[in-house]
Amino acid sequence: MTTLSEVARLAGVTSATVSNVLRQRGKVGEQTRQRVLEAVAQLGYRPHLTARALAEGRAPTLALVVSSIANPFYPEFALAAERAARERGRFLIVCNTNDDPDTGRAYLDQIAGTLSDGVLIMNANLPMDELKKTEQRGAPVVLCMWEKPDAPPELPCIAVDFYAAGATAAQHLLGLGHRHIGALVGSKKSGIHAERYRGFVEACAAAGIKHSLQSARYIGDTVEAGYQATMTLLREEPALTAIFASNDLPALGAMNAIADLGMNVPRDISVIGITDIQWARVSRPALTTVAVPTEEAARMSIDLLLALIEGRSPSPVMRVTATPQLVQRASTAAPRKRKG
Amino acid sequence: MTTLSEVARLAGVTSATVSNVLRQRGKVGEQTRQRVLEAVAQLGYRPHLTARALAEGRAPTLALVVSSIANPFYPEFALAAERAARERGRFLIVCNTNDDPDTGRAYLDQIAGTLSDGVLIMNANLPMDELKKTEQRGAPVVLCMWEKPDAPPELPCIAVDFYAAGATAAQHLLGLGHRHIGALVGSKKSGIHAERYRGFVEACAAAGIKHSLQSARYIGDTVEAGYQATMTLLREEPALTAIFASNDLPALGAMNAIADLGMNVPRDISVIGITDIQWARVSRPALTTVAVPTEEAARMSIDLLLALIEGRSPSPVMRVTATPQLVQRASTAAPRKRKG
DNA sequence: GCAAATATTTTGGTCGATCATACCCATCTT
DNA sequence: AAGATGGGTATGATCGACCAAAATATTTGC
Repeated sequence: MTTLSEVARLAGVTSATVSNVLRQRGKVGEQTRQRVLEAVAQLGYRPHLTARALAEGRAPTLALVVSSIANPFYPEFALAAERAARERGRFLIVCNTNDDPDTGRAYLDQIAGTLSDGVLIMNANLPMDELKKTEQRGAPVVLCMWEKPDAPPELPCIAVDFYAAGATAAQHLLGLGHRHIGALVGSKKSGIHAERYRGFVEACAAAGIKHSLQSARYIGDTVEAGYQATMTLLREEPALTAIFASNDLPALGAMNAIADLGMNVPRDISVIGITDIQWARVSRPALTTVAVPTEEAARMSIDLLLALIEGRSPSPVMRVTATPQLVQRASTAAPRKRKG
Repeated sequence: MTTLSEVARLAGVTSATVSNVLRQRGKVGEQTRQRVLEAVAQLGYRPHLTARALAEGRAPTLALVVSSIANPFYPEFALAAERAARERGRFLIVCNTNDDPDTGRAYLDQIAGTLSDGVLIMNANLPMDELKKTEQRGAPVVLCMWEKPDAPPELPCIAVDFYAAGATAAQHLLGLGHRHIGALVGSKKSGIHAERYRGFVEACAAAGIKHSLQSARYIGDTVEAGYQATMTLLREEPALTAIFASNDLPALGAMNAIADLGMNVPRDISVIGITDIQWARVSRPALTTVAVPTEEAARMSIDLLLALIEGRSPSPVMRVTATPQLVQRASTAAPRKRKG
């Protein structure tokens, strides 16, 4: 490791001057500057980011806490966040909690404010007061992809209008002529999917269709859960012509279940999801879904976090991403005319 | 931010004593210890990881450089690496290069040895001498998932016996009775898929089947490429009864192509991949594949990296993971008896 | 009781950088 | 020619923690 003062010695100046040259701070004579630059090149000097962080009182890193890798959406988001951070000159430390609050807490305790300047929380299953405590210790916290709440948020957050997403999905199905629609609603984290379902239900109601709770299933965010729920749902409600899932993974499971029941998507049953994960494009039939603006959300989160760190933003704020848009693929179609 | 000396002041001792208590170093009287612990609890003190890193001369972080997110395998690996690092008390900085060598170089220059103690390279498309330079600057480098080479490696690496993987895939198809097998071979990064294909070809040869180059296609690592290649391959070689892909993504594309050609997998054509990404389980039919031990590779990589950092391992070493195993799902079956 | 032995705590330097301030020495004023 | 001006460099404190060595307390032995 070559250090500042080694460079300084070679260039015949003090480390302060080298620092000035490198940081473009203060005034440095042109020839001194050249000499320093040469010395830097010759020794292959690289600033020690840890030392710099300590001296500047701020870290070049941001932390992202994600809860799970079961849903491929999280890795997609994580890498989008990495890209956004990088573009802002920051490094991203990924903290995967595996949905365990203790792991999350441990991460927060350890790095927030000591190794990373701020924390981005992505559905990490952490209690709000824990997060507030972190913020109070001086490390800004941003919640991402929070349901757009009615009340002002308690912490800074990037929200997605999932109500609109649910409504859009419903409108699409309704527009195709569906009247009997089953719903697969994610239940794992209390509030996360409620808005999507509410948007769906109210859009149905607006169209004069009363959505029956009979045909809703509260399930986990997995392909398997979607599969199982669809199996029983279609047995109990044979009149259904479409299935709305509040997430793509269960939607994919629904498609598999329908196929295994000897039916065809979308001829017999239409399926629509929400999120637009990569798989949605590849599945057969390709899944119609309402796309969440992942890249944008990641970018906005990072920007908000930086704004908070630099004191350019008040703390509890909410920024809302662009509204989720329908991505029409092959899993939805008009309902088949039933004979009799 | 509460610091060591604030705790010390409250406890009526010096910071060194507090440090001793916390690090269990040196002897500290029992009552002093209690007083210090109380002060720590009262102030909610957390050690400043950046300061500690500087003082100790080592960072609590490791960097993972991945090339791309196009293939969902990378995120899967990244999160496995995160978990392994965490278990060893390290944080993971994810560096996504988007396959751009310059981005990779910039990452290496900036963090290797200054913010992270070592670097894990995952197919980052970086020239070997660049990596060696990084190592010489004092930051150990580990290459992961390298093809198991014949020659001793130039840098420490974790290798997977992809030759065996290719052979296993071939043997599976041969055992089912296939004699005309097409091959989709990843070509993007020179060596990466060659071994898999070699294993496949030689296993065919060992069974007395000469694999024709006619029925091989060198393609990119995407679903789309697999789709396109399969379309033309089946047109030009209608006698094929199975397709071997050196990667799961093209295998998935192949299945889609076969379906679009009005044929059935596995009845008309069997498909097998290599890797066992999450999608393989979910696709319809579920993809038969040869599973690479991702978790193990991640864990071994992290362990090797730590061993190098702590000087417990010589530099150019190679460790080989468990041999990839066949995961039989629904995309392979005996070839249909052809009439005539 | 007192020196020696042992236990506990403090001192002070260090890691590699940043930054405010002090200082030096030309050049420009008047 | 003395003083003002200001560009160019150096000094030294600082960030928060670690650690070896020195200093001080407390025991122990006789």
